Amino acid sequence: MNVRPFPQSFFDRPTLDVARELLGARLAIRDATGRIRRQAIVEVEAYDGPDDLASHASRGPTERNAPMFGPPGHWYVYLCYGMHWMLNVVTGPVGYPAAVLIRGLEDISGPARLTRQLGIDRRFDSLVANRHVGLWIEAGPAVPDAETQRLPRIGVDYAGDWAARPYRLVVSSRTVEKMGKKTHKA
DNA sequence: GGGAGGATGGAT
DNA sequence: TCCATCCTCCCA
Repeated sequence: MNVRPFPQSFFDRPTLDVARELLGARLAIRDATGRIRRQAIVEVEAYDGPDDLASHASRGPTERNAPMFGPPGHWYVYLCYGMHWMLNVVTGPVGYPAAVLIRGLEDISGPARLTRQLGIDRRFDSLVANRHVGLWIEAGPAVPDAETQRLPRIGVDYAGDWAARPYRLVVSSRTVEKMGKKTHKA
């Protein structure tokens, strides 16, 4: 296969730009037997900078959110509600806290379900997204704007004006269905 | 050392 | 609508 993982430079750009291009890209994970599983990303959320009140980074750096302040193209994985692992990829330059939360794959809806199904947890936190660590992102067929929607983020009602910003990007359900068909036929 | 709240999901 | 379940952060 001629598809290579996105390089770190791909993630060293404005968070919303990266988020948009992650729609249709492939999340790839290699299990213990060496088998690689690839699935299209269909839902993401952008968390952008120190002023974003919905972001963990809005109250400054802590031990937990340190990866958000680090280099782009690294994973930020944290536990939510004491039981759910959330998978984010860091964007933008060192010192600028931003990341994209991966919320859904073509046949797994929900950020907690996808990490559970793929066995993603704290082990990946702060690691770079590449083949060496066994979890990375590859390019996929581009998704046209007409097949996407921009919506408010989930569960951030406390974030004031930031709660309403359309930082949640999704592939329309019709297009996701088509992706599923392709996968099952293949 | 304690307590409040949280980037959820599944059952009721 | 409720609740499982626990980490993180802030305050004392």
